[in-house]
Amino acid sequence: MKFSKLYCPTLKETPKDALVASHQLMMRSGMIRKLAAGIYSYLPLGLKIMRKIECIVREEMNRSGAQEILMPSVIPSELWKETGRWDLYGKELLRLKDRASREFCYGPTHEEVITDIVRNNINSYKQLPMNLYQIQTKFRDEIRPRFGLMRGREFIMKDAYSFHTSESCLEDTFQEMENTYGRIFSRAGLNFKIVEADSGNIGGSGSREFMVTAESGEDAILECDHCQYSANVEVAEKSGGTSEGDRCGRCKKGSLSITRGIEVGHIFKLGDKYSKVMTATVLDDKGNASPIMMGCYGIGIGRTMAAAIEQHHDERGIKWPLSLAPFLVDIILIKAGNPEQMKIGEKIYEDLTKENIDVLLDDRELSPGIKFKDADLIGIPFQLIIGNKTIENQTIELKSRKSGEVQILNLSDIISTIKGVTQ
RNA sequence: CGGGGCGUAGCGCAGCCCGGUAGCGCACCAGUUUUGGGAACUGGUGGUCGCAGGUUCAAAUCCUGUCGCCCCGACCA
Repeated sequence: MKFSKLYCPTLKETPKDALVASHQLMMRSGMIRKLAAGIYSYLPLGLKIMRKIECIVREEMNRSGAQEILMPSVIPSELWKETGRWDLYGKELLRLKDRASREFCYGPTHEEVITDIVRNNINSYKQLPMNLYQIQTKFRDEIRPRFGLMRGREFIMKDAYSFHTSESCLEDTFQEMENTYGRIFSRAGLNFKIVEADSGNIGGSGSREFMVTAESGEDAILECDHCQYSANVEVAEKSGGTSEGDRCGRCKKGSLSITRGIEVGHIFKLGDKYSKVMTATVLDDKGNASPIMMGCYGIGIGRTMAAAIEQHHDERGIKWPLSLAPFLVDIILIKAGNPEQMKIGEKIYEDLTKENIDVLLDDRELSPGIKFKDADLIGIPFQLIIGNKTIENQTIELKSRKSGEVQILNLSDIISTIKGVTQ
């Protein structure tokens, strides 16, 4: 990609309504734009990173044996009335009417729809277990959307639902999902903690949240310095007033500390909560009908992107991990109008592209400062700088965004060096 | 929903108290000179001052209403 062709409206100044780093930097780097409170458009750069996260999620979900599907986002009210959630869910549920005044909602979550699919198309215990997931736009009419993609009303989520004939089978998949989530967030370059959590109004048990540690996180995590206990403060409070410095209620020995975190994933067991009321049953090997056991596993894709920025940025901009970076290398031409520089830049650009390395060529005829600032802001892991010294000495400068380290390389060594550092 | 704040050019803001030709910086367009960390000069484009009503000879400015956005709280896979 050539920068001159990339639609990437960067901002020199921080929009006044953006308070946290991820929101500010997504706006400034031209990744997203706001349409309404909690509702954003994704511009090319933002979408590209979103797709990278989705790709990691897909690979790991598929590897775990789950299968991808896509359900409708608009759901008839009947299904929600069947489980009682049409009345229980409250104002957070965006309700709509079609031309014939039939009631629908824009799905904030899909237990009803998936359970309906499964009850109509699964009869025997032999067809289970099964794990189905989708990556889809959700809408929750949050009381207070805030911090950009961190808590939006419209957002992209991966939601998975598993189906089993026994508790122990559900437990196996639950464990598998915990491992899968660990792989996903590790690949995305995130530091995270797994904590005990509340399953909220979705219902269920065995609830665990994946928390990316960040000062700006909306959740507080309690951790014991002695045993393995760690939990969202919300649950800890329900199980008997706990706060920082208190004795751990689990092991009775350690003391508790508080960290802040961003909830990027949540897994929990639904049991037969939905299958029972919606009569989703299968016949067991003795011919008896029993409700299907279910598990439910969510990942906020956009929130993961925001969390990655919260963990990887400095005063100049984003420092993407290699796995999420929109481009791995930015070739900066100090003077794009100079044909010699352009020629060298284009050659390296072509060579890197042949090696399947995603590279950006900043061919804009702007002063160098702007290009350096944009490269730092957008967070491309490596900058290759072509200037007069390149012409004079046949050397090129390679700068790491993360460490700031600068290497002077011979032109002939560029490709192999880049291949090495971007592995 | 309670409390607080803000809507003036694409972005950041001043002007409002005390009514009288709508401004500044950046961005954008043209030209010239520039090019290793957001260049310089010259010339230019762009705003029914969120919207509606009221007061007034006259409203960005005063009054009423309304919509939107942000923050704190309650809330929340």
